[in-house]
Amino acid sequence: MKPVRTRFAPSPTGYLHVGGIRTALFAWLTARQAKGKFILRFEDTDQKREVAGAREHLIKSLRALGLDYDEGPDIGGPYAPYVQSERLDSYKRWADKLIAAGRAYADPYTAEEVQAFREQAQAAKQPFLYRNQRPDKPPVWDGSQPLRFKSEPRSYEWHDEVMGDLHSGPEVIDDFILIKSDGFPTYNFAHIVDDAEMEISHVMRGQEFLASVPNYLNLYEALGFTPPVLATLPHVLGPDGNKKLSKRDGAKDVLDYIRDGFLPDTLINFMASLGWNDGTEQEIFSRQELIDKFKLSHIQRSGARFDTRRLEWMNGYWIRQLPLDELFVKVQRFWPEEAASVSDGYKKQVLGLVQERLKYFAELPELSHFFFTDLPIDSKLITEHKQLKKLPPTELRQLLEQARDTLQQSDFTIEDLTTRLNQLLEQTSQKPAVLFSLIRIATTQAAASPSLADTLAVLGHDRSLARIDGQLAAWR
RNA sequence: GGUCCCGUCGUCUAAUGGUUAGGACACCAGGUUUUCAUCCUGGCAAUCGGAGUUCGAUUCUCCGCGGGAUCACCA
Repeated sequence: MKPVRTRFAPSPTGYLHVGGIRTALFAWLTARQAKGKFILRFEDTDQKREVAGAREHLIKSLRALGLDYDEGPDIGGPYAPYVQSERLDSYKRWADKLIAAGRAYADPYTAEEVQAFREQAQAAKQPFLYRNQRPDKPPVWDGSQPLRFKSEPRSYEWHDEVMGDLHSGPEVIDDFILIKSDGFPTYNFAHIVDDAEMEISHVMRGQEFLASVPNYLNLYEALGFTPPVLATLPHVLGPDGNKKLSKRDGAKDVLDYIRDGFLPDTLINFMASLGWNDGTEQEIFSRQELIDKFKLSHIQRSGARFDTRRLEWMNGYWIRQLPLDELFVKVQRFWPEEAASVSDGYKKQVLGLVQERLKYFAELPELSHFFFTDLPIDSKLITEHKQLKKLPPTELRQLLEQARDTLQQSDFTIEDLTTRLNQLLEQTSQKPAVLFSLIRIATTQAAASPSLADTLAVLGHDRSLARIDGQLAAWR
């Protein structure tokens, strides 16, 4: 069997969203599972669309997710160069072979003339086929005209690893352009030459290319190439509609997810399970499990909708699995500003309390703020609290004063705080919902926090009591 | 419009001729002596429609319907 070599071949026209990088993931998984090679190649044959910085950005995205490649533009490899604009001589060589074999010819028409043919066909309610206008005696190709493939229309039946057995009739085969009048090849030609020269074994791509496959098969035959294994991936759809996920409707750059504190392992798990499963009810997969269990044939044939809530749930899950020290390292740059001068030990304690409610790291400041800084007193927290708003202010004040007196004597270990808080419940004969809410709000000025004893223990004696006093002062 | 692909809870999906159609996210309720969260328990909720094949169809066939892709000197 031929060694497995898969590739990811984006055009450097912008960033990658989850739909785009999922294609890379599936190619990567296929290569890693078979102990084969994963290759990065830039398809930059349309200079007009190239976006400055896009190459570096694409490389950064793959790196951030840990989708390492064995050969590529920046690292070279035995089939270099891995950039199409640097491979023009290859395309020229194969084009010459096709011309010599009578399978390619110069297109004598202007773009306007071709457009006129197209409109005629449309007016006649006929599908447009260029080959119906194929010139009898095309001029010698001098590079100034487009070079077209001279197709040999026929029916095809072929197998797609994802879609299954597919078929098409001769009516979809046409004389497409191989080399544009600017001297650059089209995608349709370049990728076939490159994949063959680079000995790519599996080609994964989005379903927008499905309709072109019969034409590719025709070209493979003309070039004498054996087609690679084909795998057509259904689109990832946008969250609200049935449309393909696109940048226009807000599909985020994968690097934005990394920046917001989504774990690479989450993104990998999420993208893989978006349209793929191993036939069981398993939802959570580690990177290694995916490498072991992945199968192209188990990819769903219909498009899958992108669901942010599921992504957040999954990220929360993976965050909770992390050992505290590891999480601490990853969370470094997400602390609120006020935490800058605080000791690592204190931050770790806070992180330990916050870990289970963190869905992504960018939430860290709002969840941990009050551990680092005295928030301004927000009277609404009490006046709008469903329990506390029922009590008269004087009673609230008395309760809080009692709490202060009790906590005053605590050594602020969790054990001691717990017993004293329980005693206080008995003394005041209050419900926890009232008493603890009151103390929490006084000490955190936040609507929610980790459990009260834990929170107070981390805040410590002085800070806790100062905040209670602050709350009491505000009532005078 | 032609051609091609697809169609199970709101969402991601499991099961494939025989199950009370399963799980997960989300949502709702209860429990873990307070909130948020975690965890546990329970609940809501689906086979696009119609024929046919069959003792029996989510599953196989056909016809509809719906969604998507494509018909560029873009990839």
